[in-house]
Amino acid sequence: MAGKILIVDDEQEVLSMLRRYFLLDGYEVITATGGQEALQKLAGMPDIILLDINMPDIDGLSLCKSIRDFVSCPILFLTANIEDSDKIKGFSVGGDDYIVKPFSIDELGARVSAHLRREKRGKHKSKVFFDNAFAIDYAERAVYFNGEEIPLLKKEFDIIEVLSQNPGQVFDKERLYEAAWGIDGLGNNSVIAEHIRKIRAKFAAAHAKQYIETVWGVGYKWQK
Amino acid sequence: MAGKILIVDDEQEVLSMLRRYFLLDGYEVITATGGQEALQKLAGMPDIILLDINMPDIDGLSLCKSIRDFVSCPILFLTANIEDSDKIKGFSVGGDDYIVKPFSIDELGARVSAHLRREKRGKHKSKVFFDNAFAIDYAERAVYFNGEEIPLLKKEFDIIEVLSQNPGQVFDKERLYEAAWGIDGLGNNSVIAEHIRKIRAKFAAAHAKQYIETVWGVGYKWQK
DNA sequence: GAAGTATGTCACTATTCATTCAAATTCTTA
DNA sequence: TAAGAATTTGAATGAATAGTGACATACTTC
Repeated sequence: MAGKILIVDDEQEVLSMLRRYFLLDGYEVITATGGQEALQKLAGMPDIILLDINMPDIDGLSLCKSIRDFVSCPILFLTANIEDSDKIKGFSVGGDDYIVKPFSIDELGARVSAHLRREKRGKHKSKVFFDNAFAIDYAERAVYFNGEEIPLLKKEFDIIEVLSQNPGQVFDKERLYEAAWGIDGLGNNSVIAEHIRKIRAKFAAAHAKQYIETVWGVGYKWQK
Repeated sequence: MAGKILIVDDEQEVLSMLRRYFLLDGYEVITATGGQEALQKLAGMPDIILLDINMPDIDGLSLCKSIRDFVSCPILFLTANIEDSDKIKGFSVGGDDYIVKPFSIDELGARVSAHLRREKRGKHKSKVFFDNAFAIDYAERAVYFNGEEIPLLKKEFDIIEVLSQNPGQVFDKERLYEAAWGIDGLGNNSVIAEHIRKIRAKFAAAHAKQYIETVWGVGYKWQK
């Protein structure tokens, strides 16, 4: 899940266009056609908000101001024209970013994901101990057993990352593939099996506990 | 405590927005709504000052000029429009940076913390030894091996700075670009690769250890 | 405990990504 | 503003890693 995005715009066309785009990118999308509706939809705890400035009931700037105290996620303004950007100047820095229409949808996508990445980075503490001896440092992309690093290749770490961040949760092969490879559509089942095998071999060589457990007929999980 | 920040702006909205943001980031925040008040608040010995240029009583530039002699901390200007930024260039009042509205609040935050980091570095010891022979002096922006300086170009040092200040941490190319270039959005990956190559060539020529390690499929990291 | 299905193993091939070099562009500074 | 320096780009190369398919082994159910 890329994240939950709340899009507020009074134009249905813009709204549905953006919805489609972000859905395809794997976001959960919530929409609102005006300020009032947006206020209600906030209950959904979005990770990021896209806010049109020109709206009939409440304009985006006021809305931003009034929710700022209890909403900490990034807020990106969509401004329809240059005059709006003047407004912003006067009003100044309520939001986290501004994008002037017409914008490239890909640029918008890039900025959204940049903001979410930054957000996530701040919250995430990087080194996690799973027991006295075994730790994973996600920033370093390294796995340690008794202080010794177990060297892993990229995909091996990708898999461990997904599993270990959801201990106990069973990933069937398709989900695991999607999570670690970033794309769905898994052709050959043994791709994953092969990597799992290599991981286990390395863990065994290091005398570390085998955290990856086979759930027969389903997939794999990280032992709690 | 991240530091003490004095924010001077005549617009209450801007002020409260910035206060909230920097409080969340762990700063101690002092605010002033005009030049006169700012002069009094200086007694609080801020570590950094954000100064709006357009203010009714004293404009930011004059204020900066008049306090520069007894205030050594960094001063960042907030300018509402482009003409102001020209003024600043010509004026040369001793400011350390200026940011043109509308700006992304994160960008402002990044610049503030960059200035403070630089400041801190200047006051404390700036030369760090990574082993007996290898040292980096961040204030001088110089790298030494066995007492000999390894001459580096600006961008080369920028990269080394980011990596070496987070040893062990893997930077993917986007993050590295963002950190060293100060902006996100990276089209062509080979910019970084090329600089890394040159750094390595210089290190090799000096017979120094290759501290920059490639993390295949991800990015680079500084060896601990 | 035999049959059937899911997973594990291995050697090999394909692919991806980092590096390199040369050349173009941008930035500095005199 | 021109010369020189620094940075960026693009294409070719090769090494590191990922994927494949055939076979072996293990688990499950009847």
